[in-house]
Amino acid sequence: MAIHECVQLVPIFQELAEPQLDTIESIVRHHHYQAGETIFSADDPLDQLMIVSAGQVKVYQLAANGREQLLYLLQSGEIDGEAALFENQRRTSFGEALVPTDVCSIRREDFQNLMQQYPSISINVLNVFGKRLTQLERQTTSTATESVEARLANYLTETAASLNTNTFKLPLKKKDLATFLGTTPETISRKLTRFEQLGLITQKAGKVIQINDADQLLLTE
Amino acid sequence: MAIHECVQLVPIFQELAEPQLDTIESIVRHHHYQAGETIFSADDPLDQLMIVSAGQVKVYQLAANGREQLLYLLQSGEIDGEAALFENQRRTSFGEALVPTDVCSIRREDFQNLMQQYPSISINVLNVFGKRLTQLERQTTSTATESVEARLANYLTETAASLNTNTFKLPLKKKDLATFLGTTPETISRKLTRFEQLGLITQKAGKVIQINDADQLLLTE
DNA sequence: TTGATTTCTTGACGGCCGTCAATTTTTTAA
DNA sequence: TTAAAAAATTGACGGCCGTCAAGAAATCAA
Repeated sequence: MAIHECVQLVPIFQELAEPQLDTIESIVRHHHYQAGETIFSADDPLDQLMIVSAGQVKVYQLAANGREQLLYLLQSGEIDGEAALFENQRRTSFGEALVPTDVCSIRREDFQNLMQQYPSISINVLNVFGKRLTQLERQTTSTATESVEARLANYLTETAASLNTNTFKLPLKKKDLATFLGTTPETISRKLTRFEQLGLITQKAGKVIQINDADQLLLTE
Repeated sequence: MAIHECVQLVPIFQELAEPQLDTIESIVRHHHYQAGETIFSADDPLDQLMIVSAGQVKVYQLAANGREQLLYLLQSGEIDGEAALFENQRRTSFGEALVPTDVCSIRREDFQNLMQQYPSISINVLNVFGKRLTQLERQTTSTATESVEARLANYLTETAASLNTNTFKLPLKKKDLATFLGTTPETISRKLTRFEQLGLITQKAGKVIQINDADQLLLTE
């Protein structure tokens, strides 16, 4: 079994050498979760940085009215717990394993020491946060100003682009996709059917979508 | 005139001593903008960190359909240009002075050097980003899942809480408030009238709002 | 495989809120 | 102060999309 199983694949530790990775490994705690299991909940004290070393984690929030919002779908190598950097901060989001998942955690104090010792780590974390901020800004703008149809069209073309193929399997159930896009499963069904009737996409078995005309899809309003 | 006029009040430079502030001052460029003037636009190369030293800056984004979204209302001491930390990143947001405003800018390369030299700076920037992420996460959840009425009620009570008073002047025109909350000026007018009819608030001259029952206001759905 | 459970789809209905337009109020500038 | 411009209010209307419900399809467990 690899010693640095989780630590060595994480982008934020990229520049570090072997002995430093050993140090980190010694203060990291490993956890395993089954699909569907809760990794952290809103009332947990927020005192750890989480690193997803294998699997996928849904991170979502509850609104005042009880509806939930999927914020991130963390992949292997991604981190969560940005607010873990401050004192007296409480978590407002929930984490749930989407598939069997391995997570490493580092206590806030330890991570703060690490950043003091190896400044490259904080620069790397800054990059992660910057990208996440940019993404969230776009998402906020999108949900606040665009129709569900436009948001779904965007999601489909972006997913296709990131996978570099026109035919792909939706990585989420419709219910999760709905809470991500700020809509309902019913509406997603209807919109996909409509896209298909317009010839813009083709729906195949097992959540597989084929995009026929990405340009036209994006013109949907 | 104070030498460190802009640098010394910025939280991210807090721990630094006089000689270090001198260094920073020497690489900072100062700008002044009139109310309504554009500070940066979407196609500007994103190669500077902006520091608002006096005044207020509206930061907003354009959606694909042309509608705009107000993301931040930067106050004195706040920064913008998080993505300035990466290479090859293009700006997607616009900045506009809301009142006469002073801004300092630091070139990306200089700022990266500063962070290398003084690690406390990157820790401070991390704190700023963390808070902004938390705020954006809540905003995304709110616009995606709650009604306009609930969002407006939230905005009013939060503004009152942050100002520590029940009577305050709206810091934005209704049009800007609308693009912040993801709605229209007309709807805001109607909702405020409705709140007043319910006895929850009182509207006074000059955009002044008095909150009569914050608890009941938050129960609005 | 087979039944049980979850997920998805489709229809009907209604409310929230965006749009357009006209009037009133406030702000701005000379 | 006064006229012009900008902002805000109010009404009418309609469409998007959320909700509820029922049936179909897919997934899962044994």
